[in-house]
Formats: sequence, structure tokens, C-alpha cells
Amino acid sequence: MLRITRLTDYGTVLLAHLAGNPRAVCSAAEVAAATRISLPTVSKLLKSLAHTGLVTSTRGTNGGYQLARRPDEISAADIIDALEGPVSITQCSASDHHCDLESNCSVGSAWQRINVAIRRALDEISLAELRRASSPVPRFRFSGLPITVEKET
Amino acid sequence: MLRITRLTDYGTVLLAHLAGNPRAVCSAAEVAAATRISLPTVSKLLKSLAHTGLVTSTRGTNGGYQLARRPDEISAADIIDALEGPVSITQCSASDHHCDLESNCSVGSAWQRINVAIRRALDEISLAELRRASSPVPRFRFSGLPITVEKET
DNA sequence: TAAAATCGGACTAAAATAGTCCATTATCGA
DNA sequence: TCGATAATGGACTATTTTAGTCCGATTTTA
Repeated sequence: MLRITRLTDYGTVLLAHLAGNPRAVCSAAEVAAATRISLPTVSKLLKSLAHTGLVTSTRGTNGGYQLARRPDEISAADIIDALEGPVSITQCSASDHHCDLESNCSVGSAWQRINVAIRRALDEISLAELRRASSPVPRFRFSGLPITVEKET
Repeated sequence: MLRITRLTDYGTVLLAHLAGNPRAVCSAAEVAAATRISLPTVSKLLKSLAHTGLVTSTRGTNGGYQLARRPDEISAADIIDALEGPVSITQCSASDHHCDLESNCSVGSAWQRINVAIRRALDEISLAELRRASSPVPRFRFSGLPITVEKET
């Protein structure tokens, strides 16, 4: 658990595709075809991404979407912020939310520390790295069954 | 976003309460009263926590729940694992899940790195710290209005 | 002006989360 | 031994979030 939503996951795939064609303008339909994600969904996601400024859009014939910044200038945190709102591990650590339990709650600012650590991890990985890290690192296979190698606990 | 569920949040509050009475056995009803979380919910949570071994339970009169380990030996990761299952930021980075997009997906193992970083952050904070960091660190107040002081971005 | 796109938003469906309730079992104390 | 106390297990409902679709309006180009 503690995971990003599927849409954010898709969003990253879309952005990774755009990152592969940094010069070209890609229409939503094209991206949908390339990524095998349904057009309405791609459309919705690119709209959000355009809205938050991660991609730029041009309308009309030959229009489409394009990465607004270089892939190494877009962080995982940027993507999550764009599609899910600001990262914060608990509701009450989100700045404007008021927690009913506040007075009794014997838990608090240590979450902030965790939050900062997570934030930092997400800030340090760029879209470029998310892309690069994909296929070249293979899964080990043993007699046809895919085995995932765990890194650490 | 990217947050723990409300139940996990509650769970931490419950555990923090138990951590305050390390010797004593607390009944669900008592914990509910102390934390102002409804009894059925407290009950459900303590059940799960007992199930995963973070607390021990004793039945019958004067029975209740008790922390299974010392508060400094229980990490935030333990709590999340117990109440939400293993931490993993994307579905496809969870060990047994197969991702349909796998072949087209130009995103992959960099998420693992992020995962490990998050995991580490969660491992490094103990329940004892989650507790300690609470009340003693006051919120600054200015003419009656609570103002939260942000640590970092 | 027709075609190709995005834009904005409404809308429905599906899934996860939250919360409640009850019958059962175990333990203690009188 | 009986009755009160408390956890146990599981079913169940309600709520919220997430996912996914659709359509009319607008912009741009050829």
C-alpha cells in the first residue's frame, strides 16, 4: 500500500512517451495508440497535465501535446503533485486541514519528518531517470517463471 | 496525496496511547474513550494489530490489549504494513502483481528506488518518536488562532 | 468551411475505505 | 458454577475515492 493511483501511473507512462519525442507534438490519439491506454483516459490525463503546466498544448490540426520542460527537469514529485495534489502522508499534515483529534492526538510532527523524506526521494528522481531505468534492467527468469528480485526490505 | 488511510492514522493514535501505558493492559473501550475514536473502529483496528502481532491481547475480565514490543522497536513501516499491507508505491512494483502494460511501459525500476527510499524513511521512525514528537513540540499561537509552522517543502 | 485537435465539464461505474453490528468464545471473580 | 467482561471473527452497509466515458464548444490549419 501507500501507493500512487493508477491514473498517476498512467500519467507517468504518457509523460515518458512524450519524453521520447521531445521535439514533436503528439496528439492524444497518437499517445493513446503508442501506450495502449484508452483515448478518453489519455485525453483526461493530458488535460490535467497541461492544466498544471507539465505539458504544453496546441490546438487545431497537427496540434497536440509536448513536454513543457526537459525530462531531467521534471521530477516524480512534480508528476504526483500534478495528478494527485501535494504529497502529504497524513491528512492532518496537509497544510490547511484541521484534524478533529488534534487535542488528543499524540501523533504529529514526526510524520512531517517522514513526509519530508518521502518528498526528497520523489524530488530526486527525474522523468528522464524513470524512463532510462525501464527495460534495460531485466527481471531475472528461472525456467520461464518471472522472479522479482527484491532490493532491500 | 500519497497518504496513509485514515484507519492507519487512527491505528497510530491507538498504538501511541498503548505506548503511554506500556505495563498496563488497556481494553478497547478504554482506548476508545481516551482517543475519542468510536469503539467499533477501535475494536476493529486493535483486532488487526493483534492479528499481525503488534499488540498482544488477553480476553476476559480485566483483559485488553498491550504493546507486543517496546515503542522504540515498532517502526512506522511496521504500522503501515500491519494495517495496509506491504508498502509499494506502484501496483506493478508489488511483488506478485502482473502489469498489463509491461511490454509498452517505459517506466519501471526507478520506482523501486523511490520505494526503497520511502521504506527507509518509514523504517527509521519509531512509535516512540512518533509519540515524543507530538505535544511537547507546540504549535505557535497568535491571538488564539493556531498557526502551523511548516518545516520544509 | 471542413477537419483535426484540445477544452471543460458532466456523468456513470467500479472499487476501496470507513464504519457498524452481532453471535461466539475465552477468562476472571464471586 | 454462574455471570460479567472482553476479545474474536466475520458479515454487512454506507461513504468516498478512483476510474473511465462521453459530448458539445472552441481553436487552428489547410
